[in-house]
Amino acid sequence: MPELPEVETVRVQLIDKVVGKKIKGVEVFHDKTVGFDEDFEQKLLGKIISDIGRVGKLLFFSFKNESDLFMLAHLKMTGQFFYVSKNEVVTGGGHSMTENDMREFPGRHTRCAFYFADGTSLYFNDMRIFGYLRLVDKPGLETAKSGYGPEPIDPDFDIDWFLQKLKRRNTNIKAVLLDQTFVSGLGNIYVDEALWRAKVLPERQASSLSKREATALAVASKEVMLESILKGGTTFQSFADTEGREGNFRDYLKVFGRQGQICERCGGEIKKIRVAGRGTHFCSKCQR
DNA sequence: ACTCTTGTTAAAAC
DNA sequence: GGTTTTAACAAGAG
Repeated sequence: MPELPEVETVRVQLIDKVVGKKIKGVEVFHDKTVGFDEDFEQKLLGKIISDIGRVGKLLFFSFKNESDLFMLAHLKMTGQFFYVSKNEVVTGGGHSMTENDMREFPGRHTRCAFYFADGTSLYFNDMRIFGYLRLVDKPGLETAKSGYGPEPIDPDFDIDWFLQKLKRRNTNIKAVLLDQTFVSGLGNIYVDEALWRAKVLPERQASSLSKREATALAVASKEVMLESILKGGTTFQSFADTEGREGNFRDYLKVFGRQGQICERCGGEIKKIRVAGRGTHFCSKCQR
């Protein structure tokens, strides 16, 4: 389940692997993935990838000498980009891949393939078909980007603004942190982790947080995501990087998936409940 | 057969 | 208009 750290991991790897490459062929295996754009392949033929940006969990590809064409890419829950270098025998290694996927690309869940002029290729796999690839013009890119709030990892993230906004939100803090139009990048895993670090219960009303708690939460959100990026993200059920490897931050999770275990900070029991419609993990003793 | 998993969004309620 | 809640989406794991 890719959140900001996982998407950033993919972005950095993709930049290293496909920027500067010319698209020689495109194959769409599932129309919904490309928004039923019948010209998807044709629009990309001959284009050279010049950069890959990110806002929140959304990636956007730019192309050389094309100021009005961009490809948005959202992994949603099970989207994965796999890069295959030429002549490489793909045996795969990610535990999330089915045996079919491990044997060859394209595999059962491959929704789109990009073939480059140098013989390498990039596959977009997405088991549940929630993810998408979309071609947009410059205004379309701006519209997409405008829907995202600031990222806690941004050096310019304004904690005072964060404090003031929280006071006006009339729902639980978990739902607020999951709202990408408010702050972007956090998903179910990192929200639970940030709340644990800040010692705040997920069901607390956002407006009830003290200045100290809200500040701790902003700092915790930033730190947990930055630390995860350094570990290549978290693999819980399905995340894999561009080579099919898992992320290594899973070992550093303090509450997510640890229901029934003991909190390493206070010895309390980690519980799992449902908040904001999501499985929610927290320490029943040291989070308040 | 049934429940659970989650990022985003549409729709409806307020 | 902004906020909030809920369901829907899809497919697999258990």
